[in-house]
Amino acid sequence: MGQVTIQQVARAAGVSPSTVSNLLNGRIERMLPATKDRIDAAIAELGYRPNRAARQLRTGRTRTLGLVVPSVGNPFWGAFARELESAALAQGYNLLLCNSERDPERERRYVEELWEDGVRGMVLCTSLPSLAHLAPTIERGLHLVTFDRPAQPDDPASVVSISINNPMGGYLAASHLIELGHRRLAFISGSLRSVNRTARYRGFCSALEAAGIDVDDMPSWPGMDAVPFGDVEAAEVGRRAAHELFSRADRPTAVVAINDMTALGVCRGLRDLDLRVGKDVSVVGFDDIVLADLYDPPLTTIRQPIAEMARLAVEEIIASETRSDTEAGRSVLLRPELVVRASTAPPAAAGTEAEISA
Amino acid sequence: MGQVTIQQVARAAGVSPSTVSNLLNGRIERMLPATKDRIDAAIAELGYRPNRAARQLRTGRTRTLGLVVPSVGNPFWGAFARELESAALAQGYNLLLCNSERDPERERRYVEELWEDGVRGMVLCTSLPSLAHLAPTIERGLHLVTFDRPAQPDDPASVVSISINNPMGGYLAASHLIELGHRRLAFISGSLRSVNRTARYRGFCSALEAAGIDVDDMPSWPGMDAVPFGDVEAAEVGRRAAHELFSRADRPTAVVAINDMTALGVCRGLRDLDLRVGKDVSVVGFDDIVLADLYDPPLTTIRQPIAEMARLAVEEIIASETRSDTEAGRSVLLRPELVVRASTAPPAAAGTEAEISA
DNA sequence: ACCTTCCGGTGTATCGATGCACTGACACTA
DNA sequence: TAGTGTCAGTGCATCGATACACCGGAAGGT
Repeated sequence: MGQVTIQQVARAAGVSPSTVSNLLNGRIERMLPATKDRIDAAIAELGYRPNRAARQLRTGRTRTLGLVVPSVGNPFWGAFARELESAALAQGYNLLLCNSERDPERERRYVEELWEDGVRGMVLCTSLPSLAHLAPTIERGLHLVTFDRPAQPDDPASVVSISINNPMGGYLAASHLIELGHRRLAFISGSLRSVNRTARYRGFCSALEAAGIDVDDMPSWPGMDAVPFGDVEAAEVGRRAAHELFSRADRPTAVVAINDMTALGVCRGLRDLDLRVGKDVSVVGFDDIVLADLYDPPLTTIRQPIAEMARLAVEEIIASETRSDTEAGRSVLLRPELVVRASTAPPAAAGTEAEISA
Repeated sequence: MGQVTIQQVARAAGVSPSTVSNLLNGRIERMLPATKDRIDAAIAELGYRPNRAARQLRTGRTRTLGLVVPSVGNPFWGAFARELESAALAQGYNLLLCNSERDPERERRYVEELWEDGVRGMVLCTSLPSLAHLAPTIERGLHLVTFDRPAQPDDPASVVSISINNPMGGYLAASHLIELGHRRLAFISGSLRSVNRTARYRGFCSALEAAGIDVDDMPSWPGMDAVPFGDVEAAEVGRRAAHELFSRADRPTAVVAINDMTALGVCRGLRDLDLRVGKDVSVVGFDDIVLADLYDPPLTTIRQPIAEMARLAVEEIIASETRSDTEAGRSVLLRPELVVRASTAPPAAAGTEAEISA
């Protein structure tokens, strides 16, 4: 099929394949500038491109990174995938994308498949507390960066984790509402069985405590532990939670949602009940997806600096591929940022009532 | 690094590597059942997985498909990428994802890079009228499926195209509004220099003509041709268009947007002007992304059956890899579907005025 | 008894790039 | 002049799986 090989280039340039290979791999100090020019010319003329399979077979390496996200159907992960691809491209790496659909088994399968494809560096967006299912592959030399999941005590030592400071994010969201005068706050999320979700919730709670509000008095949504969280379903979770929480007598005046998709679902649910977001009820999201700003009303939210995180993730992987395996991984925590828009406001008149009854 | 090879398996099973290879490639009729069992046992015991690079070097094939989308940051493409991955996975293929950012040069680079990676089947989501920049690779044997871009007369013969019937979509959107009583309709889009966009616009126009409305009398947005369209920018385009179109005297009573992101931008722009979507102005989007239903008001839109399209795309690629190269590609056109929600309604009182002045 | 066919395999060249071990030519040094 | 170094390359085994030519033995036909 007209494959141009390194031998043909060598012949055209009047050198041996080894010398071409040396050039290809940056060892240009091993040849005269004139030789280099001849080889460059031959490469250009023949339109030669190295065969990756052969290269990989020989070296065991690939210029490909793996990315496992819950689902690119979710705008947050889609945006992150895009940023990560840009960052990888900038370093000369390709990106192999996988959607785990938050299924640990599928996650494990993908990681192993990527490994077999020769991918040695991967970014894993998981919130599972344990990485035990990946331990065998990590031991074989996988360089893993987890995203949106702070390091855990029993993680393998080489794992790098990149995440925002989730407790701080939860804290920022709740204290913003408290400063506006809210005293009855609800936290809405699907299952909390994930590291970052519990972290956000912890931050939420500590803001309440700092303001002298008893967390146990807050209206809570019983379905929180039961509902399996997916990404397309995130909005549905928010909607159902809103329906249930706001048709009760002790309803809150403000809500912190686990992410923007859930927040949008909450807004939808509130609208179903003829409650106005940003007037009757305040809502804070998390992530700052593009749609947060487009929504009506524009959503107050906690921004994650995804471009910076993506860049960091790629750099960490590349660094970890060059440094020795024995070196321990790091854990990078970035600052979340409160973005105030129109979905939050001081509590309405009804809020005052609730405050008295509290 | 502890790679288990076919030789080790062969040794363990007491056969030659060739026989193991035969088993691996489904040629089990060339061995005794007992031999097959011994090999299977050896594979299981050693945890052997074939080395892809070696396999690919030898055969030139890969079980990987390429997907080039404008940007997974756009929820529509994110959702499509997810569906395509599922479809590929179901057929035992992996997916290599690339974001072209609608840059033809980047698109070409990616296609060639995928080709060099051994990827022989790709789904390309482009709206460029010409595929000339990919012709060399297609001639070398690339199996290309274009998505969201109907076949063009001078496309290479082997190209398969999968798309909805875009003119019909535009027609459905416009006639829905006409049936509601609207007579002043605007079509909002970024640059129309793309096949499917002009197709949607043509459908829009023919619905007007069928109703005896003169397209040239319709308020149009001068920036339509000038603004470069991106995906994150789509919403911004809609917003700016709304600002300009609706601060004029001959403003329309209804809008058809080129896609949902633009439609959401339009809604945002209308809100800036204190116009109520679904009351003062009707808006129809295109795609039916998840957020269309979550928005306030929920967006009337033209749905694309992405799951079915993704499945079809994968099947076409796999089919085209097995059938001879000389066979011509097909063009599949699916039916779009009008999904009526709350962003459209009969024209308000102001609409009647406009009708009189027309 | 001889030839053919089929079965159940095996031996080996091959895919293309890599990198180590090596070499010939030359320069410098003691 | 022998000894030591450096420069600018070259030769070749190698990675793991595959395909194809080949082969011994048994069965079947005449």
